[in-house]
Amino acid sequence: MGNVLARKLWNAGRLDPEDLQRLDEVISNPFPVDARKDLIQQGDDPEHVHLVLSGMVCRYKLMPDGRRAIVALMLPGDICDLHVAILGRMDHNLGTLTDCSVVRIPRATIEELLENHPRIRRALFWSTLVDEAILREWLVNMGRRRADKQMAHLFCEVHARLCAVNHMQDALLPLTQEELADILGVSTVHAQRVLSQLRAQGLVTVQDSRVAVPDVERLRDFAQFEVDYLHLEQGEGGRQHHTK
Amino acid sequence: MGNVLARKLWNAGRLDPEDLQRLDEVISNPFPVDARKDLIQQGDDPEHVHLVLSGMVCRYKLMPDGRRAIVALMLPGDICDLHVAILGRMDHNLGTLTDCSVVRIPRATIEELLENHPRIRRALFWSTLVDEAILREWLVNMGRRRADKQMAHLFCEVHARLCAVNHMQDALLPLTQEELADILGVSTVHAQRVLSQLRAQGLVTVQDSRVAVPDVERLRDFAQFEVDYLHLEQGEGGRQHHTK
DNA sequence: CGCGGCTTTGATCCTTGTCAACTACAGTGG
DNA sequence: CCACTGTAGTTGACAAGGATCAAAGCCGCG
Repeated sequence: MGNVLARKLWNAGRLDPEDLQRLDEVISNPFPVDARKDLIQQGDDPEHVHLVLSGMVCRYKLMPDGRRAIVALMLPGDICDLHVAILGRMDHNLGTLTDCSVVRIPRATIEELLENHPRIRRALFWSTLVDEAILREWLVNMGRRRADKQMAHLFCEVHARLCAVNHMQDALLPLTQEELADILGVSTVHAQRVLSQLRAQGLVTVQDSRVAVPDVERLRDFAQFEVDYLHLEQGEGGRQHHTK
Repeated sequence: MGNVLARKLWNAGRLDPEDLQRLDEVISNPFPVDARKDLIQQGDDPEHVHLVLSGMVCRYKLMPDGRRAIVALMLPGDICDLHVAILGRMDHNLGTLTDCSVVRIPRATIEELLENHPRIRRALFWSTLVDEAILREWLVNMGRRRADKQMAHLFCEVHARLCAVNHMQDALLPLTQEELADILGVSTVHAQRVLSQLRAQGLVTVQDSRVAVPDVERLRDFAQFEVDYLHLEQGEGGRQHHTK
């Protein structure tokens, strides 16, 4: 249970002590990255994969007209770009949203893990499939929910995912409204309006660009949030247990 | 090169003859399924995985209000639900759009392939990552493109994917307008308007509910379609080669 | 003090949703 | 052969969510 990666992969199924030890070895030399820096860019064919230890990283594409579409958020314990180990070429960019602590894992190490450590391999496969499930939910969220529900849903997801890796103390969303808009696919102005509406309803609170959720259950009701898709078998995904 | 699965996985990298033979063994007892039938439903924890040999299958979620959100299309050669082999529980439904020919592969067989056949394992991982890339593109498509470009983009993608498995003779999209709307996340009425607009511009033609593309390049220009994300290394993804 | 970035608010326009009527066509039973 | 039904496609009118443009407020920082 020593590191975030192990804690995250824990959801995928049992890992043996030797697996955990191997994971500890892999996570060495973390280094800090400032907010709003690119880790890698579209077209790169880099030699390593990134693991987030702390902070928040996003996957984004740039549109021909210059707009930015954020298509995924990576939280502590998330591996950003297993792709490159298999697919080779990046078809999108990776950038930090906040100050982060990141570990670079050489491609060869990933290959070796996949080759020789069945349980870790399975766990990595699992995490890829969960990423896919999240993407599906985002797609539904974006396609058929109005912006207010959509935003609330996003907050619920980030909350649950942070809880699952024991980082609930992290600011829920340390984002500018522009970043929020780039995630939701709406204009900044509209993101602003929707956010202040949620605030007015008491569903979220904001302090220096940080969103906090006073009552998760209420927000979940509003957003019609179902944790299922995160596949957090063991953890409770942030449900407020033992309340009262 | 005997079967669609092999042809599809070919893109992932070399497979040895023994791999191909193993894949041939796996693809046995194909059976037909009528259009608009469910293969599996949300919550199921089924004992096998589905491979499409012909026809078109979709992955969809049902919203609380009864609307349907189609989040993926599976074409010949696509494995529909590798998830269940790893994640166990389905968080969505799988249904046919057209008459299909489908193969059921037992979960245990998948496990065995992943365990003992490194190249096949890698290829399956690859196909999962490509699915994810497609999902990201859909997300961008849905979030920031207007319905006309979005629809054109969808047509381009299906065209390219069909070409990649040598099924260009298939009707591009044998869909009702309701199904089209469920994919794009718009109302049927709007889907109708947009489709007839594309038709009026000569970008697509329609004959008994089948969409055809007279000039792929022109449609791609209109949709700002970039094949990259499909990761079709070897094939040309349907680019009209040798034209004049 | 002034500048630049982010937030907030207002006014207007456009894309898309909703409601509703109408057409076309295939299947069914008389 | 013809009414009767159901389903899918088509079209119009209107409403609403969200985009865009513009301006003003806030705040940290040199």
